[in-house]
Amino acid sequence: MDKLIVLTGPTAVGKTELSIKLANKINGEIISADSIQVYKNLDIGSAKITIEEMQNVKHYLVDVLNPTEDFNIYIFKEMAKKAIKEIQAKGKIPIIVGGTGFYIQSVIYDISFSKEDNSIIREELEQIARIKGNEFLHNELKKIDKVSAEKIHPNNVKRIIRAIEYYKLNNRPISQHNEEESIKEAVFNTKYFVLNDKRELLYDRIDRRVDKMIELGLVDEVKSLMDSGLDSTYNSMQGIGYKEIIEYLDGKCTLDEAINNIKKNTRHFAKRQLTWFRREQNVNWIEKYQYDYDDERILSKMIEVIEND
RNA sequence: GGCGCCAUGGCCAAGUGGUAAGGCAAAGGUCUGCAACACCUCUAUCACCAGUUCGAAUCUGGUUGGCGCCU
Repeated sequence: MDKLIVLTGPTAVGKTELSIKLANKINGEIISADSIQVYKNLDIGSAKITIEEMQNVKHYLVDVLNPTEDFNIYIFKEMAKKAIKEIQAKGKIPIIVGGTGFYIQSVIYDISFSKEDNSIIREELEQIARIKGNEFLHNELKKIDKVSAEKIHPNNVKRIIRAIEYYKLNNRPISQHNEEESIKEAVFNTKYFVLNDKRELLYDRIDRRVDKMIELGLVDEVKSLMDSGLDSTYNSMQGIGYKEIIEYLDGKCTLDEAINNIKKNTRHFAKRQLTWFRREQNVNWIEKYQYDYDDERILSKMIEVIEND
């Protein structure tokens, strides 16, 4: 089986820097698994890698979409698959780097998503939820897909809508689809690394990184995105750092409040990411403190794991 | 020195005699097309001591700490 390397971890842990060193060592190229860095002009708030930092290591899925475009797991998976083939054709090793566990999962287990247009159905269902309430929608789901209804909490409107729209589009319950997909075997020889650090240190890094973003001009970045016609309804503008600054620019809070919200939301995000990685199978956890924060030692460990079969 | 006010979980904060609301933070979790999303779970005996009472965070006295005003 073809080798596929995954380097992930909570936001701000230091994936980017390490990924370049790894790519250089093993002759790899990088596929970003990041739902915000795909967008052009979202640079500061997404902590996007710069051209200089790339050190000539080729990156895929960075700066490829306009901020007006949608992005989701289906699009991600299509693009990532294509990138993997390209990299392999060159005889190089694909390295997926990014913090979106869901996206990574779709590639390593080859979960299939079909092309579909759900926008109209989705809007209708959102209407219904707003007018008739969560409980009503949940009951609707119960009628068509009892398994999903039991699994999804009545307040989780987004997931309920997806389950119903899947049923309407495909004429069968999404729970059935999920079950089929969940038993799929891995298609790559995947080496999955989760880079991590002590929680307080991570939170400190997050706070400092947010302050840095402000210094670098995050407010101006958001301002110019808004000037070009973007607002909070766009996919791209819902990322942490963007949505909070938009609130500030709309006069809904002070800049200090916005900054604190960014920090808080980023900490919450990091925590959720870790929850995800904990339940992922066959993961190599790399706790930075166990390597004295020495990248060379971390890299030799990773290479040892990668070369072992 | 005198007078007055206050003291509830990490923070904010209800409750003023019947056995501790809520929010935030922290922590844990769910996730198969918006995933940097959405959602779920969860944390106290009420500053301390003594008393009144069947029963006190709630009343009384004292102690400690804080705030304000006065001389």
